[in-house]
Amino acid sequence: MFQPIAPRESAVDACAAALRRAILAGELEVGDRLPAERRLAEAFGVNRMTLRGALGQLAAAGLLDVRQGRGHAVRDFRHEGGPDLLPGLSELAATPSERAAIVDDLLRVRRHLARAVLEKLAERSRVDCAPVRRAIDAFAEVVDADSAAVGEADLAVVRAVAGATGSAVLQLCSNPIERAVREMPWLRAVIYASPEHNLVGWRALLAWMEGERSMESIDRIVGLLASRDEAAVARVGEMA
Amino acid sequence: MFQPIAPRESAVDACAAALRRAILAGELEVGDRLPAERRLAEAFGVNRMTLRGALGQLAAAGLLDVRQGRGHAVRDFRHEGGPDLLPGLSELAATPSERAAIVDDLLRVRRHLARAVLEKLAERSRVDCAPVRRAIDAFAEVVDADSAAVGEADLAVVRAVAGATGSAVLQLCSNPIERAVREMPWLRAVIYASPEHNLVGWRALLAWMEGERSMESIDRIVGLLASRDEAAVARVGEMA
DNA sequence: ATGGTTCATTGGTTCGACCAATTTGTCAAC
DNA sequence: GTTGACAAATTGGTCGAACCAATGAACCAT
Repeated sequence: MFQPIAPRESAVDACAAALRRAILAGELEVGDRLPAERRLAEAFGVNRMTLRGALGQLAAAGLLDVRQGRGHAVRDFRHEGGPDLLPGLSELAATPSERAAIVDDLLRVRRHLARAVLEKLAERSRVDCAPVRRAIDAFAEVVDADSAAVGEADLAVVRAVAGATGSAVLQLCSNPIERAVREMPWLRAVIYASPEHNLVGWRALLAWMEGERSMESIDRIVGLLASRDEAAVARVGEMA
Repeated sequence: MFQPIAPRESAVDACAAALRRAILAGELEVGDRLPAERRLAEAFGVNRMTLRGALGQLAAAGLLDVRQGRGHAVRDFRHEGGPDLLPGLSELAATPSERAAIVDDLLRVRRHLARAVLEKLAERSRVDCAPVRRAIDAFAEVVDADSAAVGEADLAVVRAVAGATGSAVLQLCSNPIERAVREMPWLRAVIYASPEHNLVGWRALLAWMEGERSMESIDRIVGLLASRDEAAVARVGEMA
């Protein structure tokens, strides 16, 4: 019924968001130098230390090239940025077709990553399916609840499947993708439009995991995911 | 002959690296609360503002859950972290077999991401191959130079291919993977052990891009990548 | 043209202070 | 015993000012 309230955004995060948006929107050309910290802090109406927190975040994300005595230079986020930029980028997408293109590509990556996970599972002789089964059962419990609960349960399933590979690499690579998917509210709405449909997909995957996990049958599972994603992309196109 | 010297690591980055290492090494349990900022700053021998810069980076990366009045809690990096953690994680891998496993999985993800890129290229009716051709020609020029130049030219080719898709999503998703690969010195050495072998792979890809780009032929190109990666993994295993 | 010097600019770090959210302890009221 | 109100301690968030250190441009002597 009640959900934890989100803590107010700090001044540091607000400054970081403003700068990030300006970079993603192309208002700052690649190679451009930001105003000096003292001036920029004054422009934002915050202390220089507060602004430095924001600049530090962008620099750590690879969006800024900062060197003492020279200033902060804008780097090419298409070369240095990660998928965590996609939510912000999608908010700048004006037309539904642009959004649909983003969704199409993001789900495509997600699907191919899933293929990597399945391939890894197929190579392993023994796989612990119990956590996955538990997560899917929990998903079935909340299939009629609000979309927030559905999304949470779905994420738990994804994590369980990734964890079943026993590979930290596959988990770490899928985390930013999953987070990007879930930080786009309209995409989440589309993906969980009919949770019971997601459930049958999960059950098919579980059956595959508990079976012989042959390489040849991977295509069939991925095909299921592809049709699911295709429907989601179509729904985004209809949102207009 | 001469290469630009790397700027000295700042105190903020040093603190961030120390904290990150402690988290990755499991010295801090998930849910544990870090010492208060004032105490931690004293322990590191830096000012509280400096330490806050480091904590802000880790929090922005999702490794810490920070709330006013409560402190900094360690989150599960397997659930929240990204592929940018892999270099640090690989340095903690003691045995060669552990490293080989990381390489195997990382190159697997990279390969499947490449498949996504090829699939996207195959769907596009017209693809601008000129930048890719230029990048590959530049790669051929430095094939006998030092490994740093080879790596740089190789990255340029990867970026050109990703850029040819016209999809920001595919670029952003591949960036962290490529960066992770290149931030592991021993992995870089293995990948560019015989640059002329990489070159023939690139030329095959270019020929495919300039051809009809059929979906069926994607398997052949990915197969080339798979054999290339398999050799790299074998080399890592031999490093002992 | 070359190399050295000076100097303004800019980021990096430090210190001290205060504000704000959270937790904990205390105690009165029921 | 439970509840609620309240105060105190703890902790992160912000601020202001000062100084250190790297950079680059201007200038000058050779």
